[in-house]
Amino acid sequence: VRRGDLLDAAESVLVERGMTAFTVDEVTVRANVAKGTFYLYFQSKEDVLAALRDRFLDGLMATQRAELAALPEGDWLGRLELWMETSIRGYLAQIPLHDALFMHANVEGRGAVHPANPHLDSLVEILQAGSAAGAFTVDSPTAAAVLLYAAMHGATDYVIDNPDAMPVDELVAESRLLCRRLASR
Amino acid sequence: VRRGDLLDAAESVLVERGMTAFTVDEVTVRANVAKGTFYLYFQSKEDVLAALRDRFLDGLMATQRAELAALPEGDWLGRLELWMETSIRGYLAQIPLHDALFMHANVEGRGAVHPANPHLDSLVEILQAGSAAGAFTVDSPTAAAVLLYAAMHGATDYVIDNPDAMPVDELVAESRLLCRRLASR
DNA sequence: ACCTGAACACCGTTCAAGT
DNA sequence: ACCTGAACACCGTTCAAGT
Repeated sequence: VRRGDLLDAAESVLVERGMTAFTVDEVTVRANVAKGTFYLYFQSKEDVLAALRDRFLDGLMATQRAELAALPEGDWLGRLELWMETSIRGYLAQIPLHDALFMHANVEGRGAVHPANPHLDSLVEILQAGSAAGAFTVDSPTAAAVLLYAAMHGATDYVIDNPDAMPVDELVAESRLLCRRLASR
Repeated sequence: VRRGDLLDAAESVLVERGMTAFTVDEVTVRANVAKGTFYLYFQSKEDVLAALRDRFLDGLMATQRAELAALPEGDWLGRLELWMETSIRGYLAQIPLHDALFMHANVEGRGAVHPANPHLDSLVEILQAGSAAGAFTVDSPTAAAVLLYAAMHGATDYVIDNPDAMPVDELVAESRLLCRRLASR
């Protein structure tokens, strides 16, 4: 209830003002509560940022699951390509939030590739299942997934920072090529 | 002179105490100067962090250039593989510094893939020259470079965070496989 | 010309008091 | 039980005074 208001206020502050201007004071003012109330619902400033990241990824993955489910049963290459493309486009669809959440990730012990990252896990599953089915030729599905995930995330950050130097479509096309090279022939 | 002392002090604070404990006060105490002296040589706290990043990358690239120069003239695949491997191992050789500098990169407007990044540029050059020579089959050497760079950097961060879940050698082997798939056949 | 360190401004967090 | 907001602690940055 009140927690949801604070989360919404935090997201709007982050999107409109950016990470530098993201203060607990600003969040509570926008949620119409006293500064101290914030600490009844969140342990710290980092805590609310982590909650925002979780909410962002949950939404992205829900969309992604629906799109992946529409593909034919054994189309592993299609799954891999779709995972890459919807991830990139999903991040780019919410640049300000993604930017604030992941680019200036001033959170202790968390890089772009989070230790416990369900989004990464979903890519691992595709690569493991696809390999077992003989669709991919990789030595380590996990290592390949980490590489592809990092490629996706980092390259997306790059495009966000350099929209003129690198069109999204060019990046997506090259990521498709990369995926096709993992396919068994 | 004095600037170098402050840089060294900043690096030792960062490596020994981490980003959270990294305060201008701590740096100046360790360099045996007054707090205000810091601002005679650096514009801000972010400024000294950027200087440390530059120094770190300069050292890595110097080593890398030497190793690459030892390869036969037209061995583009070897160059690509070596670039990936020496980058990963070079980062891992200085985990505490790399970790503090790039993982919790709480710097405005800078992700793992920096807008003006000479390290990335060196990979772009390899891919462009190799493509021109017919060694690689890629649509966009730049996009492929951004993807490979992001894969390398992000996957390295992952290994740093999860040393038990993913051995370095497994990651390097898979990165070699990825490189070989870019080779023309 | 270079250095000092007290002072200022800002912000995350706490807690005694209120309803 | 939940909320308030003044107070505290900490740290980046500045600047008048010193050598």
